Amino acid sequence: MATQCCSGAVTTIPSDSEAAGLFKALADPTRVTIIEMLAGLDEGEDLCVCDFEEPLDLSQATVSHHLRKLLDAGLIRRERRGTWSHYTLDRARFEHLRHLLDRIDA
Amino acid sequence: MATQCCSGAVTTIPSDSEAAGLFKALADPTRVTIIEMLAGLDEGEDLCVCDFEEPLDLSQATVSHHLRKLLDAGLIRRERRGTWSHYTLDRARFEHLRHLLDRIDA
DNA sequence: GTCGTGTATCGACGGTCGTCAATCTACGAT
DNA sequence: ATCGTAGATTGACGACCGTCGATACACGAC
Repeated sequence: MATQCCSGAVTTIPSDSEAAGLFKALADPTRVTIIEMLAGLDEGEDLCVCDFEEPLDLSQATVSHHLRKLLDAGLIRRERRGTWSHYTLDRARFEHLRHLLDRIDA
Repeated sequence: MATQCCSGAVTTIPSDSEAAGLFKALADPTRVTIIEMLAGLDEGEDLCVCDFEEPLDLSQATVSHHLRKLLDAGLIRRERRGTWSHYTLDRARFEHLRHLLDRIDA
């Protein structure tokens, strides 16, 4: 059979793990919902952990776990105020994500 | 202590699994690289499975596995021609993803 | 200091993922 | 029909993920 297919000119390509890391942080329905809840807030507003528990129908431990994933990805920010942790969206990070998407798909 | 934090007015919120599904398909460095390789092609060009094996340094089975994930998410398209499967990017799907991102982050 | 409360972390559980060798399938060539 | 090859699928493995209860931490009230 003809050996027409593979060009063979391409060498090993470094895998893009920055974009994949951001996508991974969003690759869960619960976390997308968390982001949507934060995005729906007005300027200056925020939500603490207990605000998520009932709407998401998840335990406090699980909510905290998801918030940490989003925090590690830089998609949300935390401000500790007294006993409470207040979370807000990092819109600049989403802008960055949009630019990554534009770069991936030319 | 004050019970100032949780508003308590919010009820259960349906989780957005469509966006999460798309993000999940992109939540792997190998698959991001595959997308980038396909995005770098000129109009009318395509790549078959064997084109990915060497650059990604992965077995044929693994490459096929990743391509299937992207195919199921609708991010790439497959055209069978003889023995070969030729893959191309589905740019409309990426446009849809961009709109989803715009909706999530308001 | 002690007590109570909001949050973070730990340990465990079942489920899914990425990977490969091996196998199966589909097609062209002979 | 038989053979060779490109690609898809299967089965297995270790690693990671989402979830929870239990525990640890940090801070305010007292």
